[in-house]
Amino acid sequence: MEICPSNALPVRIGDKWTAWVVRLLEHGPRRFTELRKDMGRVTPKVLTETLRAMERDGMLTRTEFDEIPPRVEYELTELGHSLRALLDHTCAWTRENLPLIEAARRANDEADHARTA
Amino acid sequence: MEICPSNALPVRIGDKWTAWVVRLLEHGPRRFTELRKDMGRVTPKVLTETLRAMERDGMLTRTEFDEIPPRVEYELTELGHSLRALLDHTCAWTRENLPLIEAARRANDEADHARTA
DNA sequence: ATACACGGTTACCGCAACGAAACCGGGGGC
DNA sequence: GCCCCCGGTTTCGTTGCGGTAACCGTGTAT
Repeated sequence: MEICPSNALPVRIGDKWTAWVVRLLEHGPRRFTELRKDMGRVTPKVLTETLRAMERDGMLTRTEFDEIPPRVEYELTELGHSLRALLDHTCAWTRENLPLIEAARRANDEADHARTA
Repeated sequence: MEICPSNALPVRIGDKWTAWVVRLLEHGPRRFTELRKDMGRVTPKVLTETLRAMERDGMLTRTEFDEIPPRVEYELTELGHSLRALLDHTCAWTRENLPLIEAARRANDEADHARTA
């Protein structure tokens, strides 16, 4: 259920969950509970915060339907969709370079251990 | 002395100063004090942290010269240089879309005020 | 003796992000 | 009466990023 390896490293778009939301909405609107289920462990509080921030910035729209049980749909705006290309570049870069970063980390860790020992 | 408008909004590469360092190093190695002067208000502590993290991830190298006064040069590795393209995309996206984001924020703020009043 | 240059380190602190757990209201089903 | 659904809210606590201010060692210049 990984959206992109970018979650593991120093390159990030927006805050922790924004990119994930963009990915989940890129093929059409979805509702709160669907998003919640499809994202790793997000608490409703944090998901609400993320969605409200994105709405405020014009990345998505929030639509309430007068139904029982309640239904609320989140849908990317054009601005939100425009993030996809950027996200693609980021993911591509990460897929190419994450191994190098991890190798560098391992090498530096070893050097540190050698110095400490 | 702005590197890219990305500092003002929810799209960011790495932590607060990483992109800036990449920009300052893209045309060759520089030393600690030079970086410090050219970046907005960075404290030495935070700059050290940023540089150490980037070094650990293989983005740049740190070279000490045995001179008086001390000289230390930071230089991008190939991995560090590969960030430039990503940075360019991010800056381009931001330049194109920041006005839209700001417009959305203003619109939402007005709506909030109207509701509160 | 004092000050300055370089490249930092150390101790402390505030804020925002993130998370865990409980709770809410309006309805429906058993 | 009880629990479930949905879409949240509320409270509390933790973590981590970033910032402030002071200090450090080594050497050189005045």
